[in-house]
Amino acid sequence: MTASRTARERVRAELTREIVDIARRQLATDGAGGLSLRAVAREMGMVSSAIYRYFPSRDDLLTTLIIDGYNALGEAVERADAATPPDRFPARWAAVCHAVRDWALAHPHEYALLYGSPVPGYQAPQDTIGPRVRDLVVFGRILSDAQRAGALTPAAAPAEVDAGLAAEAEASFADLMPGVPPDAVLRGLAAWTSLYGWVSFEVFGQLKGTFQDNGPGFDHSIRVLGAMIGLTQPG
Amino acid sequence: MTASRTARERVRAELTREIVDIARRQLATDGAGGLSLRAVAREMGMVSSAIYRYFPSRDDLLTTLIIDGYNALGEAVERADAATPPDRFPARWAAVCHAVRDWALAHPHEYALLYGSPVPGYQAPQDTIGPRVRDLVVFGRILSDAQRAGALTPAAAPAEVDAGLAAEAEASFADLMPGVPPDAVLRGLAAWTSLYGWVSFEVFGQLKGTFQDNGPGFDHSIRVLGAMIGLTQPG
DNA sequence: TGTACATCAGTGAACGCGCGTTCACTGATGTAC
DNA sequence: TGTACATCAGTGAACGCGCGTTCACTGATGTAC
Repeated sequence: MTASRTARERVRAELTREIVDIARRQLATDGAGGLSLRAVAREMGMVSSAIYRYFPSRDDLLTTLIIDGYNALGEAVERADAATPPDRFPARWAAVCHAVRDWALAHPHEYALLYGSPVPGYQAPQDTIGPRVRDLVVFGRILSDAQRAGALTPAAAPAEVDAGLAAEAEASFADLMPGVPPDAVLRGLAAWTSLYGWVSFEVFGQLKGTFQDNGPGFDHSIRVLGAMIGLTQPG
Repeated sequence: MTASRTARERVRAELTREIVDIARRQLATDGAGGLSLRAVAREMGMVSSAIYRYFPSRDDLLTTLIIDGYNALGEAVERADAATPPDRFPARWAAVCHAVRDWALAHPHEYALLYGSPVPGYQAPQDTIGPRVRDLVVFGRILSDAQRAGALTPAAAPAEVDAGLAAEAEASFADLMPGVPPDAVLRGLAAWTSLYGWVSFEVFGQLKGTFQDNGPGFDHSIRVLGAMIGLTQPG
């Protein structure tokens, strides 16, 4: 019977999700290195070996957490961009930045798992690559769209780009932001690292004691960076 | 006898240093969370409890590693700045950036300890604050010097700064970069986070598969950022 | 210079705890005829 | 609809390992008179 087969499968799916949820909550208290299958099993009310019916090893559970994390962040970024009028390029950039920051502040331990110190002894498998770049794909689309609309014009004189570097930048980002000139690609990359640098500083406590509220400083920072990239409002 | 007293003290100092060295090497294989007093003792050829003659707890050893790390990075940055003619502001900024990146790439696990995910359960004591900002102090001095020399002029029109934010920025950074206007302070902060964002991406593997050699992209990035801050070459 | 005492480094055993993973097993759920 | 068989989830014990920290102790080094 298909119905009963799905019944068992549904329970399985539910328990799998529950395991992942508990593991995610464990990140908060013990960090990625301290993620423990035994502790998860304890909280599930199961014997520790039972977890192995769902995940073949600790690292597989970690991989699931990482993929879920990238997907959650990626979705947040995609939603933020989709909610902004497509021809308002500086606003789209700002929306993406805020989505990243908001998600990171709401999920600091997952953020640490994705963008903090690598977990010792853990090697991320291939499956993480797709989800990993969802946010960057959105950013690339913004630059591409702006370029097509003639709204990507750096205010400052473009720095001359070394020929080899330009070729490499073009090749690496051709699919991510087609049509965007190398100088803009590299400016974009600088802005992108600034975004994650800020968020990491904030989440990891490096900014403590600087501002009472980091929000306005962040806002100003991304406005300046948007101008540096050359994103302008057409019309 | 003073001579013999210092003999015993010298041995003590030597062993203390050896413990720290071994602990630092352990960071590379097991990360900050996996730092183990027992493993250190084993490598020292000591019984595990003997370590407690030198460090009252695991966290104290960790604190020493952190302070040493900040000092090593800070010294590298200070040396790099000191080796550059004081009136060549863009070059000083570039020197600082390269010092940070070079140090981080040479000591990735210490860098992770300082700028990666916080160690779960560990709370950094007050003593870390001084060493923690040595690099930022150098950066602040560059901006201050440039401002005084009239070489801090953003190419792009300065973004208007919200009054409250300007006041907070001025207050927070008055001692770090005296005389620097709020807009420049905030631009500087954006560039600073970009620097650490880039280095973190590189050290933590986020940039893997982008460039064959990250160096030229980094160079270009910091040149663009230097222009964004407004650092110019006087004369 | 010699002796009595205090300081200090290092030992070894113990406490109480944690972990990932394997394996033979029971009993329930689902499938095919 | 009923029965025989296969699949699967969860058990409980075990292997072999790790950790931080405490404590009473021995023996060497340093100090004061």
